[in-house]
Amino acid sequence: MAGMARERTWTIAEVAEDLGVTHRTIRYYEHLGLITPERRGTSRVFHARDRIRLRLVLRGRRLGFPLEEIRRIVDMYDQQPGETGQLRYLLDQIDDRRGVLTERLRDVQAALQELDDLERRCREDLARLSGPR
Amino acid sequence: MAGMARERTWTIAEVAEDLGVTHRTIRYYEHLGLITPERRGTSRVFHARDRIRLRLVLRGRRLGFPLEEIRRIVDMYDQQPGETGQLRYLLDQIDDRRGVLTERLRDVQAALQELDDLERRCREDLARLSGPR
DNA sequence: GCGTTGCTTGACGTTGACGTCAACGTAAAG
DNA sequence: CTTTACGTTGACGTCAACGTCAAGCAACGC
Repeated sequence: MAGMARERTWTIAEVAEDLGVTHRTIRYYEHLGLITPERRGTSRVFHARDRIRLRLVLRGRRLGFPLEEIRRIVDMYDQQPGETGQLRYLLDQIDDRRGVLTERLRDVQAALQELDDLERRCREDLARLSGPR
Repeated sequence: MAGMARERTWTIAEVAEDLGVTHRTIRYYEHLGLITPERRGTSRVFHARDRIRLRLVLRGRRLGFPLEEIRRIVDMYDQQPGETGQLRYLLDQIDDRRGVLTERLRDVQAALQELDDLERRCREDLARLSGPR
């Protein structure tokens, strides 16, 4: 049991392909400190951890958050336990984020609701047009 | 009953104040065709309709959609019934939008779930630190 | 050895979404 | 009539988030 099974790693091209982004995007994210892939010689070596962080980043991006803000958020996720003050601060941050996300949730729900209304009206119009032959 | 009650209107400054944006933003949105306020002489006159559209735009913006895409969406909302082909096309568009929004909904829910998990772990750590005096 | 393939680092270009002047019109207030 | 407040149109600036070269190293097949 001594010596763990060699963990699988990925090249930048594989990660880019997998997540549907370009290598330029990945390099830019590393530049901003969103990910910190291992270096083996001059090349980047991606671990599962990097892929997880990237997925978090891309989700944040889909929701329209700026990358700098996303960095602060993903950083929250892999902090060490720390001391009491740190933890209280983190709990405050969590509350802030939850506030914003809850607002976004309402935005999406409202938008979906309006789509439903529009579709209903749309179908009524269609029925009126094709119904009475 | 002949002669409707004069509908209330707004200046650009009032609208900007109300919606929490600058007049520059509003002018830019008009430039992109997101709104088409009435002109009285040289000045813009905003009606309730314009404010409603602006609110739709800002919601789309909060969700991170590009303004050009938002324009196509808000345009869906105030089309005249039209003929069958038009309506079918509109129904297609609605389905597309619903697909994207449903994905966003899942994104937000996943993010909120992870915040909850993080908070729980955080509170456990706090208890371990302050619990056994 | 030599070309191909894949990775690397700059460095400059681009696009979207505005910010920020400058220069001017206009209508009410003093 | 002049000031003040609010409006207007350009035009240029800026910042984020990449795109797009250019030029070079490094390993592998032949």
